[in-house]
Amino acid sequence: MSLSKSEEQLMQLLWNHKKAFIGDLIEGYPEPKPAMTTVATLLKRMQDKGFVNYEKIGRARQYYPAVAKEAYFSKQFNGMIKNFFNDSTSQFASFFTQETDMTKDELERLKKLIDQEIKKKQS
Amino acid sequence: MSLSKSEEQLMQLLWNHKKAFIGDLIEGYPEPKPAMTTVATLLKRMQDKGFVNYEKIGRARQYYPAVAKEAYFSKQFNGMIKNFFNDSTSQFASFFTQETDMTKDELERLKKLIDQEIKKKQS
DNA sequence: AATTTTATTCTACATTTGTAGAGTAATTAT
DNA sequence: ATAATTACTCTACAAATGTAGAATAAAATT
Repeated sequence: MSLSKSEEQLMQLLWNHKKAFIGDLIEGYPEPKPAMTTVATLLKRMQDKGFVNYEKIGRARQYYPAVAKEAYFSKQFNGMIKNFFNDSTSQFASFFTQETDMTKDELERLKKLIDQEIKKKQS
Repeated sequence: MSLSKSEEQLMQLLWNHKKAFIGDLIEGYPEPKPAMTTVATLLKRMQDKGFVNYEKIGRARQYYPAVAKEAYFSKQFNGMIKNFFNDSTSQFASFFTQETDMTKDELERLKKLIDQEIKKKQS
């Protein structure tokens, strides 16, 4: 079970807020903001799918993500690697390196990170 | 306009074949294979969306991708970078480096690629 | 020639997604 | 206290998606 486009958009808002009442989430939308009932429906569906939870604060609900952004992203990303790069992370990596729009400095920094990673694997 | 899940699955088959008759595509599916009319419907919708084209060969159609796999992937990928990493490619890169399951050797190779890329930017 | 297979179009229908009104209850501002 | 605001539930409905049968026609097979 995964999130639809507009559910994902709302999920982004929730990840940003970490905890939020429905009104806070609506404020996060650009104009034209959706009706509150629209957001309420989405939240309900997202609960059913297990991506959102809430805690009752007085009469209202404080919603929070039930799935971490990193975990969600990783899953999506790995799915793409599987489909587009034959499940080969390093095949993706070479594509990424070629196609990226990073500057020389950013690439240098990336190289350092990779070096650290290599050292870790030395163990 | 983008592809739905099952349209994307079919698109993968088409990218693999480069050119294919509907029968070839159906063979590419794992069991249980969908009905031919199902695939025909998907192909029609994909044409409407501009992702597929065909050439008439005798009575039948030889379908081919109207969008390259790389272009499609890039678009999807950049969308994710935008949403999950605040449009920062290098932020993604550091996440990727940390989370990747690549072996030491693969990382070494990646480092070389990055070096080449850095040299290119030297100009 | 008769039958089976392949491909296409048209139609159809259930499910999911996008969006929101009506109704209700609690809360806050006037 | 009265009115306005906030939040929730229920219901609804159009569009998109997943899936395929019926009808038809051409092509391949027996």
